[in-house]
Amino acid sequence: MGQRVNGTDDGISRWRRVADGIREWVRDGSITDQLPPEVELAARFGVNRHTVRRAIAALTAEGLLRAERGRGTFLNAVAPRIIYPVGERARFSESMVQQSLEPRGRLIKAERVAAKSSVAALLDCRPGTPLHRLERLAVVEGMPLSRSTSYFVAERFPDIISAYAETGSVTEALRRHGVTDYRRRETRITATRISAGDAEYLNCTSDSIVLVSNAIDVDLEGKPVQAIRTRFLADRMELVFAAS
Amino acid sequence: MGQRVNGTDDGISRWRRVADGIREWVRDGSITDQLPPEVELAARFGVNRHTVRRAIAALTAEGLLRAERGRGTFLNAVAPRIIYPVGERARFSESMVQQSLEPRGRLIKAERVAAKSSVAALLDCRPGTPLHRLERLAVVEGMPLSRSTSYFVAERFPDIISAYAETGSVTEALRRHGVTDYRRRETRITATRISAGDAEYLNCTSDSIVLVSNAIDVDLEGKPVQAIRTRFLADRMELVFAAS
DNA sequence: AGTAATTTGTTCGTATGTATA
DNA sequence: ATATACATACGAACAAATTAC
Repeated sequence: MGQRVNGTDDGISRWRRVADGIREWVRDGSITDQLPPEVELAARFGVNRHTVRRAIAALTAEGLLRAERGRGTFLNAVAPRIIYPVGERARFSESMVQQSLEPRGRLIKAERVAAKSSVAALLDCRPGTPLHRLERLAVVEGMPLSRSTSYFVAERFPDIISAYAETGSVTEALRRHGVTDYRRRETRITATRISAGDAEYLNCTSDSIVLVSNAIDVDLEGKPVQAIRTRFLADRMELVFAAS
Repeated sequence: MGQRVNGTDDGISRWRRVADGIREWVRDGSITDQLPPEVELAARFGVNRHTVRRAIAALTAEGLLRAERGRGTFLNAVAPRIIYPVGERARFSESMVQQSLEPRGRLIKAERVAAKSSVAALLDCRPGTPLHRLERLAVVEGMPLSRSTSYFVAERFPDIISAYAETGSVTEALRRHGVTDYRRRETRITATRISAGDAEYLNCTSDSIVLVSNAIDVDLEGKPVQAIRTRFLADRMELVFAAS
């Protein structure tokens, strides 16, 4: 048998009213940590459990809630964002240390690949040039923060993989290949929903947002040494570009 | 009566398989514009219509699909991103014109407000200082691209509202107040889900992502003239920071 | 250690509302 | 006005993960 879509029919769907009700609870502090179970919410709002779930889905998409099967639905704590100053000298690890944070880099994968035209243009080499591709994960304070893919010309940096694996630092690995210093030539920023692969490594739900940074680092002569594409978890990161 | 969750029970839910199937159609070009109706999809995948809807909801959250009531479900066309070079001289309108794009600014609201401590710190003034707050909408090629909120010290820029309303340009409005030139001191970038208010003006669904830019513009003496918070639609915009 | 209870996740069924063609 | 197509809503059952006893 059917039923009215709205109780008081003001043109607003029931799941939206439930969502607004929950949002209100969060605002006024009635809920600080965990939501009541779905069945209880359904009873309290006088709607079906599916209607509650629709509301929770919307609030989850907003980033307000997080559901865990078998445990319950919780408020998403908002931690202050980590700041990454991206100037001419972009040094991720150094920046973290300056904020008294403990960074750790982890090498996920290293491969030898042929340069696609898009990457070749960035590294100022011909398409098909052998490159080293490094997949890295940055962990700060024990929490995954970003995943990055970087490319180096294999001929110029033959041992970049082992050098990075040993030192855990791109700066140090480059130094071993005679690059005493390098600087950021260009950083291009976009944002998008996280990919399935990144979500796995960054240990987050698939509705997370990432800040995508496509950058070129060059040596002192201005020759490209590294093309790097980094996906930062957007709710944990703030990129700062300041005039020098 | 109950039913198996999985046909071949490989631990993957049916709606995920439906979603993967649709994604596959998009990849191989079987679908270029519009999806078959939900009931037909349900029949084709051998699942309930709700299961199809769950899959479509996931693909919508990914930004791949867009459903329109009464019409159908469509592929979201991916337009190339508009590039905005944010250097020391960040001039939005000029950048658009250089890309042969036609920018239009629209003043949504202008108010006199008292400086909150966060804004006061940016503008280098005391909390409570009277400010002009301008809410603007940037439209490029007829499509809303960004919404921004900017603050000016009212005493120094008494006629900024009318000046902007007349000229449609912040640069020109500042010039009328004796600021012949200004430069970007700092730009802080984050990304988040769009707010309900912004979604309305930017004419997009509430699951859109925005690139948030918090910036300070200063005059030639280095004194702050404008604090500006801009929300760019992330799938239409790429911010470029290049070394000078 | 093991079982039961709790809680979220998935799936189907059915009916009706609302916008578009 | 009718048909089509997506949106909302309730009901029932089972699955899967976690927690409590």
